[in-house]
Amino acid sequence: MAQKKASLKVLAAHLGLTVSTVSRALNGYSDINEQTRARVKRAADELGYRPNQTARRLSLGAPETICYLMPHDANVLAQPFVAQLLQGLSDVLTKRNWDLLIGNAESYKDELSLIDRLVKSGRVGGFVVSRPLVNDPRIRLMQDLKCPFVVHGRTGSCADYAWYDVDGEAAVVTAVDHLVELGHEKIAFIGAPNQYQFSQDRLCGYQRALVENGLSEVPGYVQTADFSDEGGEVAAGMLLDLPEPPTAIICATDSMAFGALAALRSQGFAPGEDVSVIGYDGLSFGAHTNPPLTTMVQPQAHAGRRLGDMLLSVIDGEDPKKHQELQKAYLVQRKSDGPLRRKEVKPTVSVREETHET
Amino acid sequence: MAQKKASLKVLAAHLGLTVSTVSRALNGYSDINEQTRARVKRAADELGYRPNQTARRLSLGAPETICYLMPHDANVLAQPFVAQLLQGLSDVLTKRNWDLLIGNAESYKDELSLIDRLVKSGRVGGFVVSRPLVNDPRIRLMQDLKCPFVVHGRTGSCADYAWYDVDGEAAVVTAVDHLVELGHEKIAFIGAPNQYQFSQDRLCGYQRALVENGLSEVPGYVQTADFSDEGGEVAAGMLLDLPEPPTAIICATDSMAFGALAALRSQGFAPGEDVSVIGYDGLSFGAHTNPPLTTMVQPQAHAGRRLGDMLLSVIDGEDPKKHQELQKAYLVQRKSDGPLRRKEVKPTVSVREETHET
DNA sequence: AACCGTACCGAAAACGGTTTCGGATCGCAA
DNA sequence: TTGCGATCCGAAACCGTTTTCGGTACGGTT
Repeated sequence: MAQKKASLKVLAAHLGLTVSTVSRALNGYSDINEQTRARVKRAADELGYRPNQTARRLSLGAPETICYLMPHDANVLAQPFVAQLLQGLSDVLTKRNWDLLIGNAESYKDELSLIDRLVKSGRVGGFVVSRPLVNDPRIRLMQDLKCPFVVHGRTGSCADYAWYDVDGEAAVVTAVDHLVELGHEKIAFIGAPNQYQFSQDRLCGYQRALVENGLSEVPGYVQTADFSDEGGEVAAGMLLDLPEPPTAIICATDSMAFGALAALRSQGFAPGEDVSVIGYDGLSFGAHTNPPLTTMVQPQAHAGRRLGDMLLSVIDGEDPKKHQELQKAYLVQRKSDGPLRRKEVKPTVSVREETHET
Repeated sequence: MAQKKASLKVLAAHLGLTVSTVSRALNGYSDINEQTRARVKRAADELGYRPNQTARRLSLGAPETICYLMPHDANVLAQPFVAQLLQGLSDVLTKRNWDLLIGNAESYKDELSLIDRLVKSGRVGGFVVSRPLVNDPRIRLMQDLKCPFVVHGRTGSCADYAWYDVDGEAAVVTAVDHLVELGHEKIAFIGAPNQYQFSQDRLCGYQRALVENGLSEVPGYVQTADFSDEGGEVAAGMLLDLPEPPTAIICATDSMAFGALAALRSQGFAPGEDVSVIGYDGLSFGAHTNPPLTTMVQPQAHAGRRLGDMLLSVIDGEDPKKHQELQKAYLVQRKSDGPLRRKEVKPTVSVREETHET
């Protein structure tokens, strides 16, 4: 049964027609008799014909492929969203018979040359880039290359490209307001590295919310760490060592919040009772921490699909500015937040030691 | 300076040479004068020439692309390993200038037709498939299509293809042995759906270890659930409702173990003290559960790289049977296991309620 | 002067499609 | 009978590479 690979040529020969006729028949041209079109389609089915995409794309001059640039800095805990995003992207792309490519580099420098190669070699017709820097060289490059792209997140000047983002500033404001309602005034913030735009956004939210609530910024209450659990742990440790430690901590990412919880427990504080912790990301895993993590969740279930749709639209020639979407995050209250404890008892250090993997 | 797209043709014209000469010069043919070769290379650099991969692949007759088939059944908690795998794969592929494609389908049926399309349309030269079923139709299909592939995991009859797997049976034996050393005899097992080969393997390990330790299988001690935290939670609930509940539980995946911990706590048991729980996967997240999860970790840091290397070898014509690799998992002890408590006190139900996201 | 081998490069086919253009065939009206 | 417009299909160019096969020019031998 293993017939030779079915090409237009063998199909044509098999039918006593020309390659061009067969091609037009399959592609729905109107100058083909419906009868012969049916005949062609039947034969194509029987021979299991699939047009060679490589040849097709060469002829069309379009790669029909988009590339997702994998974040190369993120720690493993933050990766679940990557798989979700890819699924969403894949969904909308396969409907159009487009391909989804994975772009992966070890550094921003490598990534730039990767983008350059992919575009100039005609392999890729568009990019999705996640978690941009404040001043992201990748975006400039893609603009220079005149290659369509869509950003998952935003940069400072995001006026003239397509993006999909969650309003991090508003989200953190929500978090601060929530803590203030619970009676907290000594609220600290553990931010992510400030090269990332999202770090800035979330930090801005913190600062604005303080002002709006009539609170003043306490020196040392803003820590910066890389977004891993370890980073969150050391940053929280710094906060607790302050002469006047905070009663509530907002973390720029859930993974950092995981570390903050660990730091609190290891110093004998009961997170959610002695000190409130609020994360940001809405990792479903947060339901299992000790205590379960209250967090700002981003509705990124269909982020991938939206990003895919937007990118395809831009590639189709639509104005990128028309495709900018800002989502709201919302608070999911679990157990790591609670009302301020008025009487401040310095807790005794627990004997129980927290373990930590290396 | 956005020059027209640099093709061999414009390069040739620019240099006063022929397309074929330029091509051979760049590809290191020996019948090209070293002087002109240098001249050509310099011009190529200056014009930013990148060979059109589509055209190249058409001419070569090789797609130079492999496809990773995304698991479509998995729950989100189990996805971190996907991103890792993709990075590893991407690493080895980009070194060869091959592309990594994402294949995603919503059902096994769709997946089969996806594979068929990808192969027959010449888009893909090989596949990586994760977490195979006991009798996996995808594997049969790829064999029929004579398309190279490598399996991340194994099936029952895995003799004649390439695979990379962790010895799940041995791993669970290790876990059981460990529990027995701690004094446990009433050891239960929460398995994953038995359509998956890895479920069978791990279950076999459980059964074998019981025999080896002179323990007999207690009715009801083997539960099956889908591999999500919810699944683990209900399964653990069943175990605790047994007339004689187990003192230790082994879960086929970490995410199920997360649920098991929740079930224990919600019924007032102290996991790790009253009842031991051991997971399987080594999710780094397990360090943050309540209590931190003891688990069998798979060394899958470089699984992606190995799979990529193996697949490329097979595509190069090597015997798939030569590429079968079995890794050992090892126990990482955190806090969810502990010695058997001799006196069995039925604990009082805690007032504290565990929340759970929907 | 004729011959030959080597070094270097050009011509052209091929990969498998898409698309433009022209040509044959037919029915029908003038 | 001629002319004309539809209708349907074939011929051929093209997309940008790779690769085989010749061909020219040149040097050195006889």
